[in-house]
Amino acid sequence: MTPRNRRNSTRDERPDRGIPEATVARLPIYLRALTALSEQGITTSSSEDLATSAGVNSAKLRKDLSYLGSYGTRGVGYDVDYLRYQIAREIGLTQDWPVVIVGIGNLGQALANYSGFASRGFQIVSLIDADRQRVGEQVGDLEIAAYADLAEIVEKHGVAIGVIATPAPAAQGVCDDLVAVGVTSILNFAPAVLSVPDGVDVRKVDLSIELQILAYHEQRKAMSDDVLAPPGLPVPEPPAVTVEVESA
Amino acid sequence: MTPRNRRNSTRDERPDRGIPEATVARLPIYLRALTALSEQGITTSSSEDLATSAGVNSAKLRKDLSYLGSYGTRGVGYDVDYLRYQIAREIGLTQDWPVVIVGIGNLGQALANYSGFASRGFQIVSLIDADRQRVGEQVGDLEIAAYADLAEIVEKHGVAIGVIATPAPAAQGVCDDLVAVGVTSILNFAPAVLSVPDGVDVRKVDLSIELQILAYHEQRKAMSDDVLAPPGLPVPEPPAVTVEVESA
DNA sequence: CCGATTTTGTTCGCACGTTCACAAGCTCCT
DNA sequence: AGGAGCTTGTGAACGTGCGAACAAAATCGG
Repeated sequence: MTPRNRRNSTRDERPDRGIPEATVARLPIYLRALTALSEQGITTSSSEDLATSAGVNSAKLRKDLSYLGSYGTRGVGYDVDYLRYQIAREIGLTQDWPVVIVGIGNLGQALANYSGFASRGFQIVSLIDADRQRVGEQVGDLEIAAYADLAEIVEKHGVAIGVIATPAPAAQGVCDDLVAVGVTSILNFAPAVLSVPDGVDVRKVDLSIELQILAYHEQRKAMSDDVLAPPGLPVPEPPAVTVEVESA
Repeated sequence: MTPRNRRNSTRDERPDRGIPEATVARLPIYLRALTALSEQGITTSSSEDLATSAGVNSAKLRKDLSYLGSYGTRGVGYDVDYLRYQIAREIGLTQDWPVVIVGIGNLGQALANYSGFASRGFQIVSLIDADRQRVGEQVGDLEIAAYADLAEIVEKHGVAIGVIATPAPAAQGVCDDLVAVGVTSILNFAPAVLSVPDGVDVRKVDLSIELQILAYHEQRKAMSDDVLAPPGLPVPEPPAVTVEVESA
C-alpha cells in the first residue's frame, strides 16, 4: 500500500535528511498561509491556491512540500490542518523555544513587545542589557536583567536561541558570551559581521541593508527614464596611482 | 595609460547592466566593511582582508566587485575610499532617499528612532498612522501624520520608498495605497504576503520567520544526539481519507 | 632594466535552485 | 464498473551562484 517503506538504512530513517536551505526558508511562509486558511474555516487547499496565498509558484510549493513527505492527496489537494501540523513538526514548533534578547534599546524593546513571537512558538524568557541603570526596568511582561546573570538565565531556561539587538560594536562580544554559555543559534540585528565556531548558526537581519537593496533597484528604474548622471557627492581621488613620469 | 577606455558602445555605456541579485545584496556589506576600515585610517585593502571583514570568501568578493568595474590595482589591492565611493554610487547612495514609515506601533517607533538609516543615506521624512488619536504625537524628531495626508506627503518629498510596519491585516491595503500615490519600493515588516503591480519592488523582513529557520536547525542539532521523538502537541486527524470499507 | 612577488580579474567546473511538463493516483459521474 | 477530469509528486532542462585555480598586471629589489 504505502511506497514509503524504504526503512533500509542504519536506523530510523525518515524522509527527513537534507531539506534544501531555500525550502526551509519558505516553510514558515507556508505555515502562515495555512494558518490563515484554517482561520477562514477552509479545510482543504490545492497547491495552486496555497501557492497564491504564499506568493510563490505552485510547482515550487509542491516540490518544497515533497521534501517533507507525501502529505497531499492527488485530485484533491492538501488537508490544511494536517499539513500545518506536519510543517510545524518539521520546523520544530511542536515545542516552545525559550529565547533571550540581549540589548534593550529601541529595537530590543520593540522585539520584546512583539506579539508575533509568542504566537509562533517562541517565548521570550529574559531581556538582558549591559546598562546597570536599566536593570529592573519593566518592559512588557519582563524586567530587564543584568548582563552578569546571562549564564544563569540561559542555563535555567535551557535557552538555545539568542537575539542580539545591541549597537554594532558590542555585538561580537555579546555573541562570544552567548556561545560560551551554550547558545547555539543567534539572530543578529546589529549591523556587524559575527564570527562563530562551527555548530553555531547565525542569521542576520539588517534593516538598512534592505533599504539599500531597494535603493539600488529604485535608482535603476530612474535611470531608464532620466539622464544617466545623478548629481551629488564629491568624487574621491582616483586610486592615486604611482605615476611613472615618462619623458616625452 | 588607463585601460578603462572601453567607451565604445552606442552611448555612455558603463559596465553597469545586470549586476546579479546575490551580488547586490552583498554590496551594502562591503560598504559597511569599507567604512569601518576607513574610520580606522586604513587607506588600502586587499581582497583577502576586505573579504574577512565582510565575512565572505575572497574569490566571491573579487567577482562581486568586478561587476562594478576594475577598481582595484593588481599587486596592491583596493583603495578604500575610492572603492567605497564606487559602491555607494552603484547602490545609489550618492543621493539621500526620503522614506515614509506607515504604522507607528512598537516596531514603527523603533524604526523611526533607529539612527542607522540616516547614516546610510535614508532620511525618514514622515511617520504615518491610521489611528487618529495618535496624530500629532511626537516620535523622535517627527510628529505622527494622518493617514489621509499620505498622498500629499509622498508627493511633497518625492518619496519613492515606503516602509510598512502595520499589523498584518492592514498591510495589503496600505501597500495598495502607497503604490497608488507613486511609491515604487516597499519594505514590509508585516507578516503578510504583499501583491504589487509590475515595476514595484517589495522586500520583506519577517522577524519570526528568521527564528523559525533557526529553530529548524536547532531541532536538527538536538536530533543528532537525542532520541528522535520530541513530545508535544496533539497530532490532528490524518488526511481523513474516504475509506473504502473492505470486507476482511 | 629584468625577474620575483603580490594581488586582481576571470575562466571553468560543480552544486543548488527554479520551472516546465507529465505520469501516477484520486474522485466523481455515468 | 469504467472513463473523464483534477491535482499531486517528480524527472529533466535550465539558469544562477559559488569556489578553485590561473593568467594578467602591477610593485619591488637587484
